[in-house]
Amino acid sequence: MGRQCSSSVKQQKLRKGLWSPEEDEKLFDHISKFGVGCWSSVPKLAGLQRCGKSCRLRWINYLRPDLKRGMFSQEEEDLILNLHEALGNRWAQIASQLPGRTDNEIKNFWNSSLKKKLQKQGIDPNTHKPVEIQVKMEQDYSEKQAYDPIFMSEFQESIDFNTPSSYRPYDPGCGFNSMPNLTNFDHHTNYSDSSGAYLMKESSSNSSNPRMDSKTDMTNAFSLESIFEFQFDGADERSYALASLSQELSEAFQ
DNA sequence: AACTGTACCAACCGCAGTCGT
DNA sequence: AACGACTGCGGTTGGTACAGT
Repeated sequence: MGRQCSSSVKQQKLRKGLWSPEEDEKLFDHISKFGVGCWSSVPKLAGLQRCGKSCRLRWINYLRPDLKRGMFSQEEEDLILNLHEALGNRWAQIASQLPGRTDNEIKNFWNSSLKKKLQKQGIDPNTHKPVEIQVKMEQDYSEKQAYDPIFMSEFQESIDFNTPSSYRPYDPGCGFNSMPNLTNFDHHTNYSDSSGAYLMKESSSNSSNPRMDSKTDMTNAFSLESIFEFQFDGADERSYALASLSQELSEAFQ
């Protein structure tokens, strides 16, 4: 479906797979001389049998002079964990906070290393919550759902699964309620002041459109400052809220 | 030495958003 | 408004290296 390496390069035999040193050199020379412009014209101008998309990727992930190569430091690892908890699989957003690292690199590091590390520690890598609490919450929730149709209808009303955002606010103190979509939140919303309100993050696997538009929603409306304000100031309250929710649901069911 | 399983990573693919016409 | 070209993003795949048997 996608317009894979389409357009200007008309059915020319395009190379795929690993880049040779010669190709790298050609691309590097071209970008060094003319800078990053229109990627679709780069292959022709640089004398490469590649599509523009491939050139772009090669430049961004490998040739860019400002890339930091090598192992991730403990600080970087911690930052990735924190950012992933706040942002989910928005690798480009995460990468923008780690100078010299690419989204692809971070994604690979996450999938090959960090994810497993968390799992070993009994933490769900999607939610960053301990697995026991997660399981308990799911059990409680499905039991409550099965036995209490009013609870279910209130819950469904409170959450519009068609909204583009994969983050939905939840206030455990008042039950499920309708809070404004995050994209409408004030730039400086302080989550630690909102009665323990925290974000309930949908797992990307059951979202019909896991890609919230990061450019419009996250960048513009949900600044990094507010994320970190939430991340650090609200962390304890969120854990507390999680435990409260679990307890609340258990009690409600009993 | 040969085979198999696993981890890692570069690159590809498909989709969605943006921009120009 | 509609369309096509282009760009950027996240998920996935395929190749390679390495460890274990």
